Parts: sequence; C-alpha cells; structure tokens
Amino acid sequence: MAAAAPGSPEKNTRPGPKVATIYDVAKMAGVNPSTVSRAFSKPGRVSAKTAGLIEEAASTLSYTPNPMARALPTGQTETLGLIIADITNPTYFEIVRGAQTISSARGYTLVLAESAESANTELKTAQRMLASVDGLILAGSRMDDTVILDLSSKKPLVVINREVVGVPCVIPDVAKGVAEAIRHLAGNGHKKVAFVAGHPGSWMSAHRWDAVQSACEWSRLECVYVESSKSTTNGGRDVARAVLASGATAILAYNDLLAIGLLQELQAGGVSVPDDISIIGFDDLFGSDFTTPALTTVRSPLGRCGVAATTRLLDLLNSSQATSVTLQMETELLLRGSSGKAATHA
Amino acid sequence: MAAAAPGSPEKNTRPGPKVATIYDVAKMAGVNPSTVSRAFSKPGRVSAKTAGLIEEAASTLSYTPNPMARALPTGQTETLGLIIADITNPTYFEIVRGAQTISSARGYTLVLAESAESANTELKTAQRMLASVDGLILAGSRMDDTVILDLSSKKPLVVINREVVGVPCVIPDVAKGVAEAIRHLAGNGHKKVAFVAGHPGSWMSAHRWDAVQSACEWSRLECVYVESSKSTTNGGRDVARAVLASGATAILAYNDLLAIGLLQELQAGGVSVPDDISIIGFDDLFGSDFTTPALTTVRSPLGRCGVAATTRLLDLLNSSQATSVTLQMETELLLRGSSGKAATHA
DNA sequence: TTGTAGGCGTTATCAG
DNA sequence: CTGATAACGCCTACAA
Repeated sequence: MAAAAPGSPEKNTRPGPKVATIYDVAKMAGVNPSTVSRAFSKPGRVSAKTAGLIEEAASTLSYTPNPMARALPTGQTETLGLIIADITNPTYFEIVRGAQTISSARGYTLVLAESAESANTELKTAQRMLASVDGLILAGSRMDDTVILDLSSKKPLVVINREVVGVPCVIPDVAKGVAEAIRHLAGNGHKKVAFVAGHPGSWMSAHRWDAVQSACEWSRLECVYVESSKSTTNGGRDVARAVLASGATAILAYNDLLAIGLLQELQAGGVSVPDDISIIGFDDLFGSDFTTPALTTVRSPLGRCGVAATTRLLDLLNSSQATSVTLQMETELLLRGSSGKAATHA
Repeated sequence: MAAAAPGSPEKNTRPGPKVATIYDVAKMAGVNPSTVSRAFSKPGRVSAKTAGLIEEAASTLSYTPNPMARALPTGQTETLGLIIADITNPTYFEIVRGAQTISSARGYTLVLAESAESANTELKTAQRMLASVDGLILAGSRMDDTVILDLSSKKPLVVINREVVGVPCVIPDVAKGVAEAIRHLAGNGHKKVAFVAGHPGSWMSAHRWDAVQSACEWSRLECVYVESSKSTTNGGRDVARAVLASGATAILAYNDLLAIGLLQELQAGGVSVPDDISIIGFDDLFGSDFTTPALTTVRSPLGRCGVAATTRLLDLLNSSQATSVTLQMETELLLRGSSGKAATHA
C-alpha cells in the first residue's frame, strides 16, 4: 500500500498531494506570487525579510520550481543535448562523462541520445532536441557539413571529433601524437607501417590517415592503407591476415578496439607482439591497458574534449560570442608494451 | 557571417525566424489553433481533409511541437531520468546504453545524472529531476530504503542493482552464477577461496558476499572476506598482498575491475594465473576479455537490466499497474582463462 | 521593494 | 468535427 489511489484508478496520474507552486508559497508567506518568483529567479531584488519568509514557506512546502513552466516564458531550458554516433562504442563514454560532469556542475541538465550511426536519425534527433534544449553537442556526427551548419544557426552547437567550418569544434590534435608515434617507430628501425582504417565515412579516420601519411613522409617511412570492415575488436581480427600480408612491421590502427582485436588475433596465430610486429592504437580507450602487452596508443583526450565542448557551449550560451574557432586538444603517444624494435626479418 | 544578428546583439537569444507555433500553422491552414493541436495530439479526431491541410502547413513551416509547452497542461514530459552512482565506473555504461536504447525507441527522452556516490547529492538530483521527468531509474543507489520508497510515491520509480521492498527492482540473480563459479572451483580442487569485497556501503557487494558464503557452505569450501579500499583496478592492486597472505587458492573479486587489478599485480609479482591462483570477477565488464589470460567472470546482464528497468518503468507509466515485484535477471559463469585447477602447493 | 496584468505554446472543456 | 476560452506554472514589464 505504497500509493493508495483515493478515487478512481485513473490512467497514470499520481494521486499524491499536488506539488506546490509559487502561488502556494506566496499564500503561506503572505506575499504576491510574483515576489516569490523574483525571490527565486533574481536573488537580491527582494527585501531580506520577505526573502526569509518565502524561503521558509518554500521549504516547508518543499517547493521546487517547475522547469517546464519556467522554460516557457524565458525560452531557456537549462538543458544541454548530447548526440553521439553509437552508444555501443566505448570511445564515446569518456565524452559523455566529461559532458555530464560539466553540465551538472554548472546547473544544467544533460539529455543523451544516439544516432545509431545514421545521418538521418541523427538529424531527426537533433531537430527534436532543438526544441527542448539550449544548446547541442554532436560527437562523431555523420551529417553533412551544410546540415550541421544549418543546425548551428538555430541553437548554439559544438561539434566533437570533427571539423566543420563556421561551427565551433573540439578535436584532438592528432598531428603531435602521430608524429611521436611515427618517430618512435622510425627510431626502432621500422621501414613500413600499415594504417588500418575505420569506417569509410568517418571524418576522424580520414583525418588520422592524413596525419599518418605526412608523418611517414617526413620520417621517410613507407605506409600502406588497409581497409577494415568495422572499427571493433572483431573488425581487427578480420584484417589481421591482410595486415600481415602487407609486409609491414608496424601497425597503426584507427582505434584501440581494432588494435586490440589485431593484437589478439596475431598472438593467437603465433605472432609475437612486439617482437614480430609492433601495434599502436588510438584513443587510450578504457581497458587498453588490460592487454598483455599493454597497448601503445596515441591518447585522445576524449574526456577533456567532452569537458571542453561543454564548457565552450555554456560560454556560448551566456555571452553570444560567435567564436567558431576549432579547439585542438593535444594528443600524445602513450608508450606501453605493444610496440618496439622492428623484427630483423631474414 | 553564419548568423548575422539583425538588430542589437542581445544576451543570448537567437535572432533567427521565431520558431513556428500552432497559431502559425492554424493561420496558414485556415483552421483554429485548437484543431491543429488535436491533429497532432490525437490523430483520428480530426477530419482527413483538414488533417491534410494542417500536415502540409506544418511541414512547410517546419513546425515542431514545443515539448515544454506541451508538458505544462498535461503534466507529462515524455522524459525519463536515470541517476547513476558514478559516471566514472564503466559498469554503469551498459545500463545507460540499455536505458537510452529503450527510451528513444519508445519516443522518450533520457536525461542522465550522476550522484557521485553521495546519498545526499543523489537525493537532491532526484528531487530536481522529479519535477521534469515522468519516471526515474536509480542505478546503484546509495540512499536509504525509506527515502527511495518515499520518492517512489511521487513518481514511478525503478531501482537497478539493489532491492527495496515496495519498489519495483531489477537485479541480477547472482545465486546461479555464483553457484556455478564455486562449483567450478570446488571441482578443480580448490579448498579455500577469498572474496574481495567492494565499497562497504554497497548493497551489491554485501549481496554477492552472501551468495558466495552460501555457495561455499553448500560446496564445503572455506571462504574468507578481504576488504578493499575501492572497487577499481588500483583497489585490486592494493589488496593483492593481503589476498595472497590469506592462503586462498582462488579469488572471487566483487567486480571485474578489482579482479583485473589483482591479476595484473599478482602477475607482476611473479604469481602465475591460473596456475598458482585462480581469479574470478563479476560483471563481464567491457574489456574483461582483453587480459591474458582472459578473465573468468560471473556475467551480470547490466545491459539487459537497463533495458528491463526502462521497459518496466514505461509500462508503469501507461498502465498504473502497481506491481512492485523484483525482477531477477539471470547471471552465469563465463569460463575464460583466469581460473583453473588448484595449485598443488607443497 | 512589491503588486498587477499579460503572455509563453499547448491541451482540455465546453459549446456549436 | 471544429471553434472559443480557460487553465498549466512561471516570468516580466509596468505601475504603485
């Protein structure tokens, strides 16, 4: 008998004592509702005495402002939206974490949605969200640049892990990390490295491949491009054979998941890592240090990207500074056990 | 010149063409606003012809109902709240994933918040959320049973990973998985197992310890309880020494993180797993198969718990069936490489 | 400093 | 089936 419905067993409305409104508080405090409103929305614009009365009445009634009702006149919902490409991909967890932390720290509510890797559902989700959110964060968006730009003209919008001109972006600066990685490989006698790509439509994958190419050129290393079916451990397992056939002595995988799959499959096939082949991943994903050897990886500060993007968005919200600059978060090589000297094949 | 403000550079309001309302649609379709409202909220209660007109007008104006405005008269926000104990703990991600998937599939929005392991902030968060949400999901709650019960009397509420009488709960049924694990150990000649506990206040940790005790009793195994500072890999590393000193030949760790930390620390210390000591974790956490040997673990169907809890909540929402039964999701032993025959110590 | 009145976008209750 | 009109809970000029 936790909740005994008094009258008729209605649809789904709670019977409970109707939640208090400013009217109830006003009546109890003996003031006008608008005064109560002020007391809550602009502290200081009400006398200390009445503020006290209101405060007291409010707490005995356990009054809480109704965010919906508040959002109507103001247009501000105190809510941020985060759309990620794939909830299934642990890469995004760090971003969610960062965004949620900052949001709640600044008194905002975070609503989460995923686009299931579909540009279409992503757009629909974004449009629905637009109506109930003050600003939007897109992580790993699959939508066209023009669509994103258009969206950003309606509500403040920040993009993570991708660059769109005219829209504030937060991306990891892969150049530094990749350069370190390639230098590390070159210094260990490697001559040929294979880049195992991710999803063909992924902006980030292309971006990383570019960085790898220029770094290799600079270090006079040969690099080959290997396609993969999907950016998961299974995807990694699937391409192990192809990578081996390429003749490369070192692998740069598009992400850690691929790298780990590769590592496991190669080890299972009797290939020793890093003695026979070196493997380097991307992201420093949760669990990438669980492997033996632990995975060398180019750390993408995803968490900090989430934090930075959210901070950025909130700043945009209360300053209207139209700075659509791309923020680069530094990446770095995390040297662990899966990479080392090139095999002296003979 | 992405968004040229026409007039004055206001605070933070978007200058853009004010978003369309039912009034705009009504005018364009030549009907009354209330008819437009009907057309959207109760399809069928409007003639096919006018419905068409409205549909057309709405789409050319790209009208989207304002959720806030809609929530005001109805009291329904089409939004679900999920509060998790610690965003930092990957365990909860599966739950988030499940909840988000179901929510959006049923047209609901999911808002996410964390309690930072504090009963106090959890309560505050819950209360704030209560105002803007149709129902609440608590995962790994730290609040008192009475508080949760009280909360559940205001809005439909489902608890994950914990049992509270009078409140619908979804918990993994550890009994089965633990029994399998202990039988597995007993069958391999183990005589003494150590249970490495998690956070002292954790309901789940106590619950698992109970299960381990009864299973051990049933299989006539000795079991010892080892405290740990925190349920992380580092926490695992910290207790490695103590566990070794206990003389147990097998370890059941409260969760996979602890187990992995233990595994790494023991291996680093020259202890062979599973030859010298067997390790079994809980949860089948993401990455628990990255280790060498891969971690044997009692799989908690966290994702399915999230799904079940959300489904449950939604059912509660539109049926007012006051079923406060506890739903048990079956666990099972996932036999991988970290457990095996007891060391023949001599 | 505080009260008055009108409006935010929708739904709901009546008539017609 | 459709059109007025009053809520919903709160904010905000404007006036006192």
